[in-house]
Amino acid sequence: MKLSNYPLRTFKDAPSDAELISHQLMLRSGLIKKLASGIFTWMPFGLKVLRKIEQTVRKEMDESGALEVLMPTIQPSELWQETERWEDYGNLLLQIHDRHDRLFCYGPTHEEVITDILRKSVKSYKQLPVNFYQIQTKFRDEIRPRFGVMRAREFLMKDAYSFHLNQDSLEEEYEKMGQTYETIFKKLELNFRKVEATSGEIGGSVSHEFHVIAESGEDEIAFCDDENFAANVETLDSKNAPNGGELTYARGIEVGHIFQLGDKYSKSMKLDVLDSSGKNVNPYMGCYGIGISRIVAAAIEQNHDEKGIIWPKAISPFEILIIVLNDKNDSSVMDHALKIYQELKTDGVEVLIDDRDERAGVKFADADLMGIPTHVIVGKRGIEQKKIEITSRRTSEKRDVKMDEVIKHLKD
RNA sequence: CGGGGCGUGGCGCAGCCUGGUAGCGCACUUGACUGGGGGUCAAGUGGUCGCUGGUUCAAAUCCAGCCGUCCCGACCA
Repeated sequence: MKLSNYPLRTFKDAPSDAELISHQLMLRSGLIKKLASGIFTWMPFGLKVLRKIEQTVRKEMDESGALEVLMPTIQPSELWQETERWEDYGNLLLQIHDRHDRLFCYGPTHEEVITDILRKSVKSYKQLPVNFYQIQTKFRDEIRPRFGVMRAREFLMKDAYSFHLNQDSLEEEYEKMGQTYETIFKKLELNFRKVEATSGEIGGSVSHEFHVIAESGEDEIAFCDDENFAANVETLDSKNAPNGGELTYARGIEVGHIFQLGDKYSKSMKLDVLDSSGKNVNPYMGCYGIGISRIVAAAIEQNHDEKGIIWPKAISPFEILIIVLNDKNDSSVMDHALKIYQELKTDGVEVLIDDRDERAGVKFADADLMGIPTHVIVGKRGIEQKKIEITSRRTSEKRDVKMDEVIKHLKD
């Protein structure tokens, strides 16, 4: 992509209503635009990041054997009456009336819908276990939205729901999902911890959260790496780890949560299947969430400096940024830059070229703000010496390489 | 929902107390010079001062109500 074709620009000043550094940087670099409190548009570069996270999650979920579906965002209130969650959720539900005055809500989660699907289509134990997931926009009318996409009302979430004949099968899938989450957050290059947690409104008994470690996190977690123990402090009633080990405390951003729900939903919604002895049983259920859009903010909280964002390679909107400098009076500079750009594109590299008519300072400042991992600097000065500079956004490490060896170096 | 801010060109702010021509920085447009870390000079574009009502000869400014938005607390990926 050519920056000269991109009409948006960056900002030196963040809007005064942005408090968190990730929120400020997302607005300054034009990743998102606020429409209303807790409701954001994902602009082109922000959307690229979102899609990368989504793809990573999708790939690992598919790998785990889960099946992707897409459920409706709008849900009839009657389903929620069955589980008595219409009252429990209360004002968190964004309520909608259709033209016939039938009451709906914009889905904040989908236990009821998926359970309804199962009771209409699954009758035999032979159809279990099964795990359905979706990546979808949710709406929760939060009491207080804050910190940009970190706690938005409208947000993108991966939610998965598994159904099992018995507790053993549920526990097996729960473990598998835990492993899948570990893989996902490692691939996203996040510093995270899996912790014991409470279950909240969703219900059920066992649950674990996945927290990205960050000063700005809304939760406090405690862990003891020696004992391989970690928990949300909400769940702790002791100052020590189970075997007496010393706890380390940190703040965390909850980006994933897995639950064993048991038969709460299958019972209240009368989902039953025949087991091998011909007896009706209520399946056991698990649910597994990942806050896709929240991860964008969490990743920035963990990867930035005073100049801007420093994207992990796995989620950067582009792999390489070519910065063209001082090309006004020497068309060979742009020619060389475009040649590199084309070759990279042909090789399937996601490359952005700053071919705008801007001064060096502006381009460097924007490059640092946008945080693409690798910068390739093509300028008059280098071209005259048949050299091109490659720098790392994260380490600032610079190396001059011969002009005709650039592609080779970039592929290493 | 309780407590506290804030609403003035796209962004950051001043002006309000003490009513009388709407201002600054950034950004944007044009030109010249410049050209490897947000450059200089010159000339410009852009604002029903959140909304409604009230007071007044006159309201961004005073009063009332409403709306929006942010922060602190109770809830959540």
